[in-house]
Amino acid sequence: MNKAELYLQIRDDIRRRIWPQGQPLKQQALADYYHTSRIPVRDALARLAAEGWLVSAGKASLMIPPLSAAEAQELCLIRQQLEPLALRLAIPQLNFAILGAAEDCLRAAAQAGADPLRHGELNWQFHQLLYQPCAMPTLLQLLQQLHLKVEMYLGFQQVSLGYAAQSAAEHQQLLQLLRDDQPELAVALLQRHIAEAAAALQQHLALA
Amino acid sequence: MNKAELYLQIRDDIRRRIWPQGQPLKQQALADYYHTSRIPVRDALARLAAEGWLVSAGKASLMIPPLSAAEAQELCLIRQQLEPLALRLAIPQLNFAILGAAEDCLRAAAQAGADPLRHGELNWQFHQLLYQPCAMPTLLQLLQQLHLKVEMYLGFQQVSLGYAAQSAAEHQQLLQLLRDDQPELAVALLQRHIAEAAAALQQHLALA
DNA sequence: AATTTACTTGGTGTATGCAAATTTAAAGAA
DNA sequence: TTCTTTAAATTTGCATACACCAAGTAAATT
Repeated sequence: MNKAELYLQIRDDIRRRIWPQGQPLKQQALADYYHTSRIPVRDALARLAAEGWLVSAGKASLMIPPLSAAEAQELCLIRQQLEPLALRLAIPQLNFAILGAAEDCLRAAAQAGADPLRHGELNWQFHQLLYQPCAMPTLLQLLQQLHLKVEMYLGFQQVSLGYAAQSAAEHQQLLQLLRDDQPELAVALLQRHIAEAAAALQQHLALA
Repeated sequence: MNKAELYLQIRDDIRRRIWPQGQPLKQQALADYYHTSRIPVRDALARLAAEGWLVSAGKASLMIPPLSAAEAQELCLIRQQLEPLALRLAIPQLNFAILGAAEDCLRAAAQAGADPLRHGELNWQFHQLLYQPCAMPTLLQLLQQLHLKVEMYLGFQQVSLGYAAQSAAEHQQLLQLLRDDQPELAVALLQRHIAEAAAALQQHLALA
């Protein structure tokens, strides 16, 4: 397993809650677990820390941060500012091929079953397909990081299947508005969609 | 020089254009230059790449990216979305102590002379002081990264002293509106301020 | 008995060496 | 000349080894 794969593997394992939350991660323990040495583990941990998946624990070590409703709110607020912008800029470049691919995404998500990681990936893929034509790689990369972290907050519970159904319905609606060439309504719906996701997340974290 | 200092040093040296742009950076060369070994250099380069200060050059090495008007535009657009939000959320928590500290910043910037790095730091410190009370660490960190990168685009030229003067005047105006408790006008001015900075940057990059 | 000090232990940062991979240069063929 | 191919040299990635720092523990002195 090379460095990039190790990074992805550890990130997914954090999302899968394989490593304990709130206590220092030992480089040697990870190195043993993944059958490599400390150096690539160190690299991966440093990158994860830079992206916010890990936070400082004491003076030198890193840990998985405890879930923070405040940070979740921040992430959602940032998404609310940026995603409508991305969509607005992308809409003039959208075509039916893209909309079709997005619809395939939705179908795949509907058939994906209960795997939350897979579901989260498809969710981002759907959004990304619609934003991609804005041709802003930095923005898109930032949005992907935000999505990944928000999904970590959503976590396994998937916020009660009720929200998943509503989310899927709104995705369909969004596609329909785009097919019908109603950009303003589509952007407005997206704004509502993200705000609702934020509210569901807040509610979920308040309970937990 | 430890790892964190080395990271800051290399980042500033990139901003100072000490290392050649558009060709691979050699780890050993940097290690020799900074009197350390390749490992901390590797760490610093990886972090800089993750933050967008370096991009992949070929298959394995990294380089300082050539200036891209498109990326500058992206960064400015993102700032335009996020900074007004930060200010709006911060305004209710603002007090005269903070406004005073911000004013000190402006004075220091006026007396700072021609050092563009120092000037850029003070510029961000001014904005940060006003945004800080929104109590959103993730957002603030993101904004700082955006500022740093935009400043790299501004570069040494400082976009002809004309813009610096206009910028300083708008900063003063902004403080006045905040002192007078006119939040809507202040946010609107900030929006205009960032948009103008973006326009100046575009103009500058179009010439270069 | 309490406090301070020295030592042991556990963990990360850094240096060096080696193997693999990438880049560069050269040589040969079209 | 120009494009391929191949080989040499450079450069990176990884493993091992060492150094340093911090925390915890035991022992000694007050």
